[in-house]
Amino acid sequence: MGTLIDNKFGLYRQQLEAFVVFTDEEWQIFQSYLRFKNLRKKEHFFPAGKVCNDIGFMVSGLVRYFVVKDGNEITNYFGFANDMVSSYKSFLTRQPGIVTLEALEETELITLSYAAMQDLYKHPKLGYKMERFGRLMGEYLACCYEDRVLSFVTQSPEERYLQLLQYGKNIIQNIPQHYIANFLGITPVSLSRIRKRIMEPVVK
Amino acid sequence: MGTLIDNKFGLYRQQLEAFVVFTDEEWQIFQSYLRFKNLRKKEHFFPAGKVCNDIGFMVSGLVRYFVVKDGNEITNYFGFANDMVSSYKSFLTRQPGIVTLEALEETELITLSYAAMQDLYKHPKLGYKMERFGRLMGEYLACCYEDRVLSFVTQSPEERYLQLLQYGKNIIQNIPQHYIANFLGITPVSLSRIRKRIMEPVVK
DNA sequence: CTGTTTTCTTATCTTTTGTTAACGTTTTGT
DNA sequence: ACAAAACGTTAACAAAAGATAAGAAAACAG
Repeated sequence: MGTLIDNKFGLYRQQLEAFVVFTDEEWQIFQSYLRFKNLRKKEHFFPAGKVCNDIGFMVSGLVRYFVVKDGNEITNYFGFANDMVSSYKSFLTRQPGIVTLEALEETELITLSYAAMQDLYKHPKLGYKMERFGRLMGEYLACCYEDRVLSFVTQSPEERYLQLLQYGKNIIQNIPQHYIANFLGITPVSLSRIRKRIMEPVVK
Repeated sequence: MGTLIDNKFGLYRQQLEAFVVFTDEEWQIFQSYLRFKNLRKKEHFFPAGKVCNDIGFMVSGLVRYFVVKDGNEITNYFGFANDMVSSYKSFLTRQPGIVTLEALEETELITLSYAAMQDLYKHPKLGYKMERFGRLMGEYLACCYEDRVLSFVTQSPEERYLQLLQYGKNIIQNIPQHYIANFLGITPVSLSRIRKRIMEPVVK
């Protein structure tokens, strides 16, 4: 029984080792800080206005990030299986966040708290490796954002949509169009027009 | 004489300790990897198409980031004194970058090479702290980018410009408007119109 | 100092996007 | 199964932005 409990995160070890590979001993320590969390559809992983205390590693499901402006929800990002999800800036700065994370489907994730991270950074055996883990995570995110900023500066909404189709054709199948419109920085009506424009490419 | 040479980066120690504070011994090791670099106006710190091998810590001056699209330079970011500047994704991934960094004024920076970073990460005495240094740098950048992406998704060009005025009124004084227009994701002509709109706020 | 380049603005026209509302369809909750 | 809510498209109009060109002012180089 003890073995089973000790291994309850074992199935996801490889996923969590995306940035850093642990020895068995290190893994035992690391996984003792992990927790499971399940989100029902429409359930919020993390609400705006509070300090984000956990990062999540998505095992399955689909998450959207949104901010509220003038009473409207504006979707600015998505999380898929294997992604790290959190209101990262709030998590790091310990300031209330403005982003809400909401499950669009039944979602399963493994969570790691801020306090746990700090413990791990200071851990005599694991600290060095955890710092690296955190570094690679931050670097990875910065790279993703760098691309995303460039897409806004160098591409038209239509180009951004076409690129999204190329990259994530299957991925975005399950996501409502108006969320994707927000993600592209345009209105749902505008996206609908772009789609029409693309579908009938020629004809005089 | 030896003392002078050993201390040539001493004046900037505090700036470089923005993320992590070093002991004197650690600082001696760290600074041995640093180099000075001076850029004349219009000189490129790092050209697109090559792998970025250095990050720079700006002591003074002004740098713009740009990418070339359809033969036009599109400015997507700026670096100011005390900023870390680099084609970060290229630096990290060791792939050719698409961003060029160009000095807009006489610029002085302290550089740290990729090879040096890797050495430092592995350094028996400094590795732990350097990993933290790299982590905090990546995290900081990710936070900056998070804000920037949100500004594109939630704000109109006019709102973005107004916010830029609030934050960096003095900072952007020296930057040509058409670079700022690019930065905001619009054309120079459009920015000129926005400025006009803002200047004459009322009058029927 | 002088001629050239760069920068910013303005005007005109075209294209795109935002806004609002309507409509049919699909999904959802009960 | 049924009513309600959510979703995607379309239309009509207004607002904003892109493209291009022209001109004035400022910065720059020799």
